[in-house]
Amino acid sequence: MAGVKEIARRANVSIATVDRVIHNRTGVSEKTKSRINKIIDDLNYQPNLIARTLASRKVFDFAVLIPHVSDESDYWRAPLLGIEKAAAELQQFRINIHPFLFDQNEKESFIKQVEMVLKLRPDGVLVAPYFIDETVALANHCDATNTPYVFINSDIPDLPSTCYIGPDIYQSGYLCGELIDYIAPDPSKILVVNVSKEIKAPRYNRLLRKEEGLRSYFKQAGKAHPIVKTDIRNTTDEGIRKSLSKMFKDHPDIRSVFVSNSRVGSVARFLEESGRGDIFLLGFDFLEDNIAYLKKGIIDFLICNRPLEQGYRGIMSLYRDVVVHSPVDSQNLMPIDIVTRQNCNYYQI
Amino acid sequence: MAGVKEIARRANVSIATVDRVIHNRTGVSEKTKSRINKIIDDLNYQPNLIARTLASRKVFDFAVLIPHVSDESDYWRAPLLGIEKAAAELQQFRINIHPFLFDQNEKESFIKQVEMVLKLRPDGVLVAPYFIDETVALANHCDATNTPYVFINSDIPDLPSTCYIGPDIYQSGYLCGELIDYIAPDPSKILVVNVSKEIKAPRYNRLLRKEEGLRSYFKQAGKAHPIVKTDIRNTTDEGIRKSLSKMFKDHPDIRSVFVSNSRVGSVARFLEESGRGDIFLLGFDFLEDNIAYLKKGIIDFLICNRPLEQGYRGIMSLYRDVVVHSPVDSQNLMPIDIVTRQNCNYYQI
DNA sequence: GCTTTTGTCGGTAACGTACCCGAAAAATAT
DNA sequence: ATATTTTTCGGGTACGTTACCGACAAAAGC
Repeated sequence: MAGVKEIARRANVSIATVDRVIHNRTGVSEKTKSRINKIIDDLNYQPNLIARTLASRKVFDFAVLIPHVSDESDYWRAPLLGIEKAAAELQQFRINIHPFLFDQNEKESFIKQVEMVLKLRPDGVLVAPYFIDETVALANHCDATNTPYVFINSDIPDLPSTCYIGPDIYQSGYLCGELIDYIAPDPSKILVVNVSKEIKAPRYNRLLRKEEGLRSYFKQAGKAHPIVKTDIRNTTDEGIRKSLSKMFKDHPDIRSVFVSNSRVGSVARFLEESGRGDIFLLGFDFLEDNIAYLKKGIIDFLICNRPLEQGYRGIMSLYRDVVVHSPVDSQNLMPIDIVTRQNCNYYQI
Repeated sequence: MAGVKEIARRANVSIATVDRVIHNRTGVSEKTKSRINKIIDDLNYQPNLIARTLASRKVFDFAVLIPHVSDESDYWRAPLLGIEKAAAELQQFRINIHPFLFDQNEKESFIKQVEMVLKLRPDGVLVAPYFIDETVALANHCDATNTPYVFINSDIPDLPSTCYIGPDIYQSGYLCGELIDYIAPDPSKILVVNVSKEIKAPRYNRLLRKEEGLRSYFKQAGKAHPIVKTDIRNTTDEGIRKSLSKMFKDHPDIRSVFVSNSRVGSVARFLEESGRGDIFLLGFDFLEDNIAYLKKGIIDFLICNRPLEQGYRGIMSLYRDVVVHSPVDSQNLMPIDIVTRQNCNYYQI
């Protein structure tokens, strides 16, 4: 493995000059620069990352902008663990991870955290884009300062982000359509349940994207399952109970229930309490509450996307882009795992 | 972050002396050694891996002892990819991976490769223990020379290996029992199919361990499914066809077929050709042949264990043990993924 | 008494890269 | 012509660790 020393010897210049063209800094004539570049190409020079990290006094700061972990957003426990795992591995490489946690129901808290992020002037940003307009503003700031940013869990495709880490949301809805069709064939009635304080911006809303995917399956397969839906903005168990009671009163022939996010546990609680345990129920995320109902047989399927792995890969993508300068795939689509009562004991988040 | 320099300053010795006690080499009096060790503890000193790798001229050689990839052992393509992925990442750390590929049906070829491995005098060994006695011999050699070794894909529990990377084989058979019971309830007849040239050594044989797991499910659940079985030692498609024809003639009431390894594709071929596509069929491994029949609906479930990930983790475990000296879990059980027609497009090996 | 061995320790050159500082050379101004 | 600026480059030190070489004493052998 040839290094700068060998390049300098061949080019008949000093190491410092080689170093200058490698980092394309000023102070090298065009002539010698091209001469050195040719030698670099010829030797297929790969800088020694070990030596580089040791010599470089640069410290890298990565900002992480995700919801804080609460009862309602228990999902984010796993990505945070993955982020911490990556942080531990990269600590030796002078990488500091700064988490900025916001309330996924409070736009203001997101805006506030964004301000803190910008004040930090990080070398990379990992962000869960819950609030589209505000995330776009952040992204524009990053683009202006040439700071790479990675989206996790859901995407904003038109932005020139470094990459997206997460599931193909549309496809995961589509998969749920297939599963329902598999278990409860034509023409049983399906209830779609969206539980979220804020349900709008159809283009980028995770929940609505999944619903789209679900519906598109039945359209493409030419199936005539009737689909009814309810958007529940009062996200307490009481609010869910109330809303679902009404739905089942209006539609007693519902055979399957699709919950577009991790709140499927609360829906399961309602179904159990109202003696509807035999209804086919599926939803998202490997959370304690959900697993309990999965084991009881109230929930039939959980769709999961390895959230810990997402957090880990998110940080690693930033690292590869910022530090290693190796190309990263702009899409890092996670597998869509089907977790059932049978295999849930062996699932790894 | 304090380093050797700081330790030396506090102990009032040179860094050379500190280095000697860190690597517990000779040449340090007990008194100063304990003094330095105390300071090391107090400071919670963590050696800088970057600097260590740069300064150390040591090159590490890891031997990988797995079956070569063939039509019959297509499974091993993925672990090899994972191993190569790890090799690429660790190349910067002066780690060389040496694959030694053997024929899983030829004990002699395994013995020959073991000899080559021993000649290399590697710093670590990753081995798929297909031949138990011969693997034990290798392990004894390793123990004698203090060379760590990792088992991949299947385990030999009594040996003091560094760790095992792979599924809980017994549990994956148990899971299959649950799945069969779920789809084809009591008391439908089940056929167990073992396809392998060598079927013995019940204690460590993957196939028989899975069969045990399957049977134990029905025993524990108190189900009365009749189970018949066939061991197919002529592993050609023709041999499989012949054996299964006989089984189905003797037992026309078979409702489910469990194939204990990746040869489920060949079984599917037989079922399709003999017009038995409606029989519930499940087996192992995400291989092209199998996926094709999964999509056709001949195979109902494939059980997979992220073989690429296994190879990757195997090498990484060796690295952590040998180079980083960080503790590694003695068991690294992979998740037991259920792959169906619905989610197979999104599976990542 | 001497030499030789053994036990302790310090000094220091690497490892491959980053980057500061100052010098030489070239270009421009006076 | 000289003085001044600008461009171009090399020397050298640092990063934190490894590991070799040798210094110096005390202990052992003659």
